[in-house]
Amino acid sequence: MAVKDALLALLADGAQYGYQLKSAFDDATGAAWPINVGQVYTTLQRHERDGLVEADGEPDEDGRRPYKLTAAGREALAEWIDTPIEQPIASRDEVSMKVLIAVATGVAPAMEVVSHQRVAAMETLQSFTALKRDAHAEPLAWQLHLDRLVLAVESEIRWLDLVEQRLATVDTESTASDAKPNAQKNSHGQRSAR
Amino acid sequence: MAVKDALLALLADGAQYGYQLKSAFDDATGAAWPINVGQVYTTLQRHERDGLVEADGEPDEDGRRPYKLTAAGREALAEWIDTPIEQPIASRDEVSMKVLIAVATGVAPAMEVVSHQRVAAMETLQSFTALKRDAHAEPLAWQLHLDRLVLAVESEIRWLDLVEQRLATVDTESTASDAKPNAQKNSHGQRSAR
DNA sequence: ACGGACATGTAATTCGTTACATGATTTC
DNA sequence: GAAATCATGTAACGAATTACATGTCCGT
Repeated sequence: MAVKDALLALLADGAQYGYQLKSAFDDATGAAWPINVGQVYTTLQRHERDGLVEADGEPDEDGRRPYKLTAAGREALAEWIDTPIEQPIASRDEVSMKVLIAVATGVAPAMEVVSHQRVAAMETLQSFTALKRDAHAEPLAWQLHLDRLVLAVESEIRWLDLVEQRLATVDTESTASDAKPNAQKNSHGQRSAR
Repeated sequence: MAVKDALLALLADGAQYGYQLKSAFDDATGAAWPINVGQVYTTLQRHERDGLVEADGEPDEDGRRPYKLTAAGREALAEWIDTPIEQPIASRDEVSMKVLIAVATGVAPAMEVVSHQRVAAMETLQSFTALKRDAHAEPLAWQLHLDRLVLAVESEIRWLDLVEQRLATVDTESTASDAKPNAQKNSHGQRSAR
């Protein structure tokens, strides 16, 4: 739900046919997100199907098939540009999901899952930082992308720290009253079979 | 690529049939990620196809169809648990993509896109913070989920700030030497037709 | 008698992604 | 003449999502 719109923008910006759109995309994003050319063509077809884009008939003498935006396409592009992207409250994050599942079930000690993930995230952070250090000659887009990655991983680490704290407090609280922190909540299933 | 594994974990933890897995998932995650029951069944089918899960024959007298993990399923689960989730360097972020496309093309003033997005992110942050404030009675999973969302939005805002800075410096630098900061790079297409 | 929770599924769509197949032109 | 780049596409898959269809059981 994004490459789609990027292609509209690149079309509006002067690119015309599939292969060209692919390299325009690489240039614009500093090749941050490798994209398969095939995807460009399928996306273009879908856009054509949806009336956002049109190619007049057959490929030209050079074997190229130039597309252009339709009015609807320009409208869709304008809407993408104007409408900020919102973080949905139900936003799916794999790390959160894994941690929450670990906390809720008995399949593994939640604390271990968290600390494993934390170690991995720290390593990732270091590798990204190293890349940033040597990226002064790289295109701006690539540098910005690296900045985004660093900030994202940092926020993941912060969250993992926070989870560790919360888990620690929950544990110490419950050892004073309840003895089974990680056991099944018994809130699902086991409802009077028959 | 996550609900999939979560279901394996819930199966290992005692849940057995589709509907039960659905509510176990809701409980475990504090209903942070609403999931359609249909998805549980289709996922279960795929798992069965892949030999990770098996149901003996037909539904029981109560119309239920209890599944259990196979050896391969337990292995897949163990691998999911042990292997930390890595942030791929090519990780696709819609906000980054939109901003980078705006910077690279002439479809819209990049600064405006950034500040629009920033306003939206600030609003989202406020709404999430408000939810957190009133969430003391909510399940731990839900609170942790909110924490994750807040940290994620904060890191988005930090990145947008950074982009604004970078864009400002690039602009002032280029006004001293080059006059066209936002124009097409001419690195794609226009390669000697014929 | 009705609604809601319990329980199972199918069909269809979307977007992203990969692997494959084909051929012309350019460059070394 | 071989390899890289340019250029087009198809087939198929994965995962998430939505909408729909069906039926039981329980409580009020």
